[in-house]
Amino acid sequence: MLETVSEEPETETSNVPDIVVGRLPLYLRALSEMAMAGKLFTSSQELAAALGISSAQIRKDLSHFGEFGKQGTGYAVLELRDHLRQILQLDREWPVIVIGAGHIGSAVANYSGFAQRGFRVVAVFDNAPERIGTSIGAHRVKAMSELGAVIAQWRVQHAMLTVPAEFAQPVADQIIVAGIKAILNYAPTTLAVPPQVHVEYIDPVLHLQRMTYYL
Amino acid sequence: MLETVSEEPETETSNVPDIVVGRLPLYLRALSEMAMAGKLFTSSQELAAALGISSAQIRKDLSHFGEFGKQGTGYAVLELRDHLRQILQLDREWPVIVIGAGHIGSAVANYSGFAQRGFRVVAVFDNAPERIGTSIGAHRVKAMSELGAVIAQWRVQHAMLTVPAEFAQPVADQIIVAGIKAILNYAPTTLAVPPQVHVEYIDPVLHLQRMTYYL
DNA sequence: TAGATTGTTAATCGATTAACAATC
DNA sequence: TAGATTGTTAATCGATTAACAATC
Repeated sequence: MLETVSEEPETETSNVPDIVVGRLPLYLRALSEMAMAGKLFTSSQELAAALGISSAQIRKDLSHFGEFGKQGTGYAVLELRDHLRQILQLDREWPVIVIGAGHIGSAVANYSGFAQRGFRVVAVFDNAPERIGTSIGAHRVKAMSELGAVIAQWRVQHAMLTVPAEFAQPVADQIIVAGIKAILNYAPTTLAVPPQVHVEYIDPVLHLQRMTYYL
Repeated sequence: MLETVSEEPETETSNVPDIVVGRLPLYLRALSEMAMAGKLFTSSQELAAALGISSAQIRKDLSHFGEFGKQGTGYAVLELRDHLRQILQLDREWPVIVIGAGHIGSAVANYSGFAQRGFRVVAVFDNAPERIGTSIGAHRVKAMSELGAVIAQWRVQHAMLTVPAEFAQPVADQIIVAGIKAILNYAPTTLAVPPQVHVEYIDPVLHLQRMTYYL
């Protein structure tokens, strides 16, 4: 069977460095703030000052995705914000599930900041019988046995993991099998996952410990 | 007045890169886990596999602080753990305050993971009259006017900031004046602080947004 | 036009990795 | 001894920055 040779095989990974992608949400956050404040234009210098990084880095980062500015004028705030939303695929709402209905899970499920910035918590799960069926804000805690149905219903790809450290790996394995592709892990442990699954970590203690070195 | 010329003037900043210091708590976490599991020895290779980084990097990082291993044998788990605790100044307990008694502040104040790893929440503050005096776990929410007294009493240097984004900067200014030297900021905004103050950030939405790019 | 700021190039800077002698 | 693993060197890799022509 004959096939056209494409210049960018669809299996090739993007050539934008992860570290650059990692800064885009920071730019988006600053631009959203400016937009809310009614600001019409900004510059790489102004963004840099607000974020504590260099203006050259901002211009270089953006140049991976196109030309969004005008010489002498800078960037139109709303326009650049919307470009970043598109690049990050944040021009739509994404469903997220929370696994673990303890202290952290409850706080996370109730945090209004997710909805405001493109993510909607559609369900909270736990495997403790005494928690299943109880209310957490607007959510009723579901049993892990309902995981597959919920993921299928909402086409969920994101999960936040707020279970005790010793359960993080087995639970991660379980939700990956069920179709989750992006895990935000609040448990203080490193996860082993297949290459097509993305993991990010939140461990506040690590941050405190880092700063303590300098005191 | 004659003074001995010291080879390391006390004003000189350490020559260990921040990025290396940032990984030490990760190593400490892995070693503490191994210690709890009763493991006596480990190697840079084993640590690397557990953390998903290279063994060369672990050996290089540790070499900034001394020689902790033995050829052919690796590292004694308890010994290396204790060395890292010393290096990070985690061989003692540090008092921490929480500013903001909302959802996140409450979850943070109740999170047992801090005490287990060297940090004790000694007080929770808020400036809303209806919150002052209410209970959050074992804590009674204090007014911001008591900030100075509490910081002096416990010699607090660490604060976790869990106030709404628009108040983060003014509250940060306030606690810095009161003597805080390390801020863990949960508000989704960048803080401007004097150079002797350290800031680390936690914004779960940024992590979700980063992963969304790759979906 | 004069001033400001972009996008990009090339240089610099710093971090990671491979490799291996030393040695337990 | 043979096998394993360290600490360190040098090479590689990648990220950041300075500088500036282009141009709004």
